Amino acid sequence: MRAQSPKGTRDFDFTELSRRNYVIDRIKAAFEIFSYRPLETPSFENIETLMGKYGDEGDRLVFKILRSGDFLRSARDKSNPSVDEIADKALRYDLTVPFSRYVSQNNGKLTFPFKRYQIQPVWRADKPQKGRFREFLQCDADVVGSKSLWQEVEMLDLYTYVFNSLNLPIRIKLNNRKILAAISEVCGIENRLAEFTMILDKIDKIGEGGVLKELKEKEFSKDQIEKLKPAFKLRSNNKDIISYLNGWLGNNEQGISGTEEVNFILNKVKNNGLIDIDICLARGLNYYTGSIFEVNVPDVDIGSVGGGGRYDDLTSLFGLSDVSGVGISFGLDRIMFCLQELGLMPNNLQKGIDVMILRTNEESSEKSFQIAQDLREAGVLVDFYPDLAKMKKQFDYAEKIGAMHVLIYDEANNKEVIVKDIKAGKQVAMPAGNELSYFLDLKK
RNA sequence: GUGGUUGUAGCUCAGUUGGUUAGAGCGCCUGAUUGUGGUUCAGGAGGUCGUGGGUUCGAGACCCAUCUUCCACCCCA
Repeated sequence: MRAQSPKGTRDFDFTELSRRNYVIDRIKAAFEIFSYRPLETPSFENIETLMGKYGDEGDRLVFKILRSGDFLRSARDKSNPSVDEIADKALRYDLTVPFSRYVSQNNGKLTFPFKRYQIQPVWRADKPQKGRFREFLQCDADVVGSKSLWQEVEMLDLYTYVFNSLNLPIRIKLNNRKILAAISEVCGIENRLAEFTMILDKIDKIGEGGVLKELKEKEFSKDQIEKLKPAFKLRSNNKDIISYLNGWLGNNEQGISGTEEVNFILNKVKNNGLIDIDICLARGLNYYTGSIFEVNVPDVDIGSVGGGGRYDDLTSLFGLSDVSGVGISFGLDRIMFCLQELGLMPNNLQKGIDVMILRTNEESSEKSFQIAQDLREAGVLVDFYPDLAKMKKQFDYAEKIGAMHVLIYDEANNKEVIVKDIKAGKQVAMPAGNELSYFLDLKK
């Protein structure tokens, strides 16, 4: 049998993990500073909890888990059973939907507004490619139970805080689903909102011409497309966009509301120089109802490193209505990719050990091991070479595992302890027993 | 899901139009030399050429299938 990890999954070795933890620690620290509390949910949910929440494409990408037992026996058509006949559970696709399931389920116990952060893997049955995996880590912060726009402001500040602490230069796109709804109303295509916004969202990739072409292909009428055209022009600075929207959408209720929200948020965030209003931003998840965000690293071509928005009605799908929420997500793998691409990943993240105890001869073994025990007792990071191997081999090993020092004790050599600094190549000798205070001094 | 791409020692790769025992560098192991490694020298191990079929007198090289890698589309973190 061939050793092979599943497609789109990865193993993380010591080096890789130290980098991941560096980033995770910073994200986590920011979440805590902004007063979010951790939550973990199961890696799989009942299939009906997830299906229908992410759009048709999303449903296809949900990893379904086979029912246990002889599930085919009760299938109507055994050669072509339906999904719900063979699968009743599914792997987590994101963290937002399980969270809203949790909120609905624990409604009585929670104090609102309820803030939580969650750092866990999610799974998508996608084809892997650059910056895309089938298992990857998401880091989410959400707050539910308040309609206050200050929450949006806080979320954007949180983005700024995290990426600032990682020294990663970003731009944040800001839009509002109400504006998109208003545009569709003004253009008379409100019944095709999702379809239209999805196409509009591609403008950065395929350009204005590409969007126009696709709109035609999808049989939007000439008149409708003509009315939509101002949307393409709104790629300028935030102030101009807002004033244009005010004129264009006129007295459309949603338009006014959406524009006001965007304006409010922009005026309150700590660093609005990072934020671009982008009325083409749509985001695929169809549960967003108000503000939507997306974070990109302009210098790296890898898609977005984060996204989020307000969802007014997600919990009502689980029987709890009138609980509005805002959430943002950080894509750890893509953030890592950007940091590495831009040379922003610190290269001294791996912690080695303080000392490796080398072996000289059988007579000295007991005392050598005792030295290891005593040092560990005092909190020194110690490794003890298990075999009486050649010095060369032991030294090589010590260097590879990142030991700062080696310690050699030889009963035959006046019961002396020799401590050698591996990098400097210098060594000091001392009477056995003095090594403890020597290392404690070093650690100060 | 659609289209393309990749797969040769632990790692990075060579292997001309199909033709004898498949190579290199690095790494690894052994020995020598450095008081106790990092240098140098000598030697050595290690490959079902992704897998399974097929074409051929003969295939790592050609064909088919399958898996894997990476990429584009779709969609997304």
